[in-house]
Amino acid sequence: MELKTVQTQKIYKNIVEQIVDLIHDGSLKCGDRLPPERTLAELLNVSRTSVREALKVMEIMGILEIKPGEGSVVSDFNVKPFLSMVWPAILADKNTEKDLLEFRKILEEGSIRHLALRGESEEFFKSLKDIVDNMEEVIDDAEKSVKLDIQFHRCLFELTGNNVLMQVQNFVEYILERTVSHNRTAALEKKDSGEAIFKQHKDIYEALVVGDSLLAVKRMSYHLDYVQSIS
Amino acid sequence: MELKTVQTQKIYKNIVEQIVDLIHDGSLKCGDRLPPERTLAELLNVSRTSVREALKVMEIMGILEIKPGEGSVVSDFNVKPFLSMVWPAILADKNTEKDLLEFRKILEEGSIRHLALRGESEEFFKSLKDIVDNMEEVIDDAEKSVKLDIQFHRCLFELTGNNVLMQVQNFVEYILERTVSHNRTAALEKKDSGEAIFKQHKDIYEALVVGDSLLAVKRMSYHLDYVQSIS
DNA sequence: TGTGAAAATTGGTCAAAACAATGAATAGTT
DNA sequence: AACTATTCATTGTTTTGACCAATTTTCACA
Repeated sequence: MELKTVQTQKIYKNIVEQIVDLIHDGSLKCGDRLPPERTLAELLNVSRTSVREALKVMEIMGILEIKPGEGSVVSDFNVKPFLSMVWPAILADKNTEKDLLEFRKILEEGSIRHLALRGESEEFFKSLKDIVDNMEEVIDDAEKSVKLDIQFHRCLFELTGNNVLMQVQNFVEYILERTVSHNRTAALEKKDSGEAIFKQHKDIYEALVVGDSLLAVKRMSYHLDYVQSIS
Repeated sequence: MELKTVQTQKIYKNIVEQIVDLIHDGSLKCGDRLPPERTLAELLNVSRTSVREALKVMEIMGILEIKPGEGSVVSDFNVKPFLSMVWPAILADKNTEKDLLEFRKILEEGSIRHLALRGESEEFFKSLKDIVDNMEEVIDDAEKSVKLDIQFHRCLFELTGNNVLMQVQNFVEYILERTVSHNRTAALEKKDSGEAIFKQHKDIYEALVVGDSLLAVKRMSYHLDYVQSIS
């Protein structure tokens, strides 16, 4: 005898599913306003409480923004609301910081490896080249350098065109910003690190442009280790 | 004049923070049961509604399990509850499947690269060797082979000892299971793929044991492409 | 026409009650 | 005594209705 367990779906989950489906098939687009809670409750023939639970969950999921007095608006999927509540919980031990740094390294190395392997044209990497060129100009301005540094890495992920990768990257950077106990700007100001870091980015870019994946990964790995060592 | 906006903290967020803090500092351990909603409401001097909102949010966050008639139990941090609701939303297009597969590839390649670079002893990889040995024995049993295949890759992530990596890996596998439109067992049954896949795992293991990171990554990459091609 | 007060709209919180699922205590049967 | 079915207490789920707070809209008045 083989029977599946009958699971009574909770109401709020049902509501979430319905609304997510509407977003999925395009009936609800980003920026659209949902009907007021009271109306939704009537339409769905459930209590306002259940509707509110569903909306709250979707808010945490990062696909809805709820504003008192205004209403609920569909927003771009964004993991930040979720993370902002969850990160104290997942960062219970100091060990996680080490893991996160290694994880980021894997992401960055993997991204650049896959990018290099694609053998794209020099034109394709123009946005990256612009950033590197700008870096050279502001080489002594720690603050601007840090901004370009961040841009460089973000640009890499964007060039992969992989949305999952970008979401996870955002996720990691978001947490690292709030946990890693160091100041990037301060690190860039001391020694001649500004010069060194500029050269590292330039090297990475050049290996990438010629499609040398091994070299690109090696240089990215070196760069990340260097940044970490001076922070 | 510099003033911060006075933001009236929503009650449920306050509750979540308090409980997360209790988990964080060890007052609440995994497996502990929270007081009933009615008691919590009384202790916090708020309504049950607010308490329920907080608990619901923590359930979605994956740090609490709520069971009717039983109570709320603190659980290990787990992204599945969140994902199970979010994945239809973030998997809006077919493109995401491609992205996920590439993302997994980056994770697997990165893990094995970092593992190989550590230069661990052969003893360290014993659990992996056992799996490979078992694979050889059941080479014609597609179902068992698939199970060992999964074990092999999971074992790799465990050997890294990186919890973040493992969480994300679980995350990816969880979604892929529910989306990628193919049957792994069926794929293993046709042709002589069983033999081929066994050899690929063996090759990966051997490159790993001798600490040849480049070769290990190359073989892993090849293996993942192969599996995908026959699926 | 412009301004400010009042009203309507909408989300946030509270309270009380009935419902449903679970587990423990209890009574009944063998 | 051991097993089974019932009953009851506990606890999460849902509903209803009310009131508060923030925001927007309406509209009367200057």
